[in-house]
Amino acid sequence: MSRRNQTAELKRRIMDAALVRFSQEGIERTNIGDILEDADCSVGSFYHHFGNKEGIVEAVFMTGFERFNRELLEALLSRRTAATGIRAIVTYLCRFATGQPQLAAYVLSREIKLSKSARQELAEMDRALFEELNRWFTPHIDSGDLKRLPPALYMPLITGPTFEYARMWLSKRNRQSPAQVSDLLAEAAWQSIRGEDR
Amino acid sequence: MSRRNQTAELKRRIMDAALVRFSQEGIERTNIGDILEDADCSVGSFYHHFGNKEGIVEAVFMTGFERFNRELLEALLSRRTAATGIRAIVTYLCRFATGQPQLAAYVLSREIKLSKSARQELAEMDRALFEELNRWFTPHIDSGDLKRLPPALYMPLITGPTFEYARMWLSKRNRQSPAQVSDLLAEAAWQSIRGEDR
DNA sequence: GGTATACTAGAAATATATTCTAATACTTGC
DNA sequence: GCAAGTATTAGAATATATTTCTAGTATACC
Repeated sequence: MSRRNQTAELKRRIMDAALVRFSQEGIERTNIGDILEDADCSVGSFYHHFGNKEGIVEAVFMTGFERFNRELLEALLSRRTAATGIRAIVTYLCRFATGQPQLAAYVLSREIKLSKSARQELAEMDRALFEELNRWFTPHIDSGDLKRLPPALYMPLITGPTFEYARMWLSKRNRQSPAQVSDLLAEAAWQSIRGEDR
Repeated sequence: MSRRNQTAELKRRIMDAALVRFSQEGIERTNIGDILEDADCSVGSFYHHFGNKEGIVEAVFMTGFERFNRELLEALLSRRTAATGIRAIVTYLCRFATGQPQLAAYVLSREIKLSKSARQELAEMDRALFEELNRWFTPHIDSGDLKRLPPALYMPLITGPTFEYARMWLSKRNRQSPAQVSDLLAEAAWQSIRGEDR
């Protein structure tokens, strides 16, 4: 294997190991030593690639968040009607939370404090996502299929209940998985932002 | 001042200082030394009262969570109709998030891993809250004012969007405070779980 | 083929969390 | 109101975790 590939694989091993530890034991309780052992990696390599503990916390978060945003947009953009679009978002969220519980537990957590540069990157990702979402939403709002609301309200209304339910499920506070109640969540999200009946 | 009061005050000082640090810099970046300095407290006292870092993290969380649950129930239980009850919950959430942003940022954060005993205590608080909520909800479900759903779904549907919006606001990702959009959030929550029109 | 560069390795240094011993001052029982 | 017990405070000493540093190795690039 080429050096380039070996290095890429090591970085991936480290990030995988870190995600497992972070989601299972929490960031605080995870120490670098654990990650090094799981990923079979030396101190030097680790610090060479990630700089410090915050670096790996951040890298894992940003990678997961980016994937999440991308997949969410993919799920939405192919839908043509307001109702199918909203439902598609919720269905994707349920699939994500149920299928990648560890990544979900980590990405859905908001307790991660990011460095300035990561915050900037995140803000830029937010902005880009917001713009794409707006492009999709606008015609449906203009047509009256969706309520007209402050733009910042749409996503919380659509994703909030599912996130909250997923979080409960991830901490074993309820039994049915998000995927199992996905239709109910989708219907409720739709009812909360659909326009008044004409 | 009596010794008992002095001690109680010290514990409160420590918890206040810890909350400020945790919500501003994150748990990971906060070190015991910072808290000791802010609270003007010795190492010995700190460890005497809280055992270790996890202890203070947990104490702050549990105290905040308890208060949150209690106030939420207070807001709900005096309401008689389904619509006013649901709105009262959302309004309270907005007031809480806007008025105690630090506590909210901490209590709403999802990444806190608790010890076994705290998890048990939390489970018991959950159970008690769930029971009280059920008692309030049941007649409104039976009357058809509220949709009939799996019980675990009601609170995520009511609180999810507001939590999500509050998190965004707390991390400065949107401008208007939860209190400023509280009516819109309350209306949306109501629409998402109201029964079909008869 | 030789040189620069990225990467790896782990020992050493630094920072942080926790324990321990001793001193202090309430409180409680008599 | 005094003595013994107990909770609390204090900070030095210790243990643990993170990060830096120096040196060695392999590979890409010229």
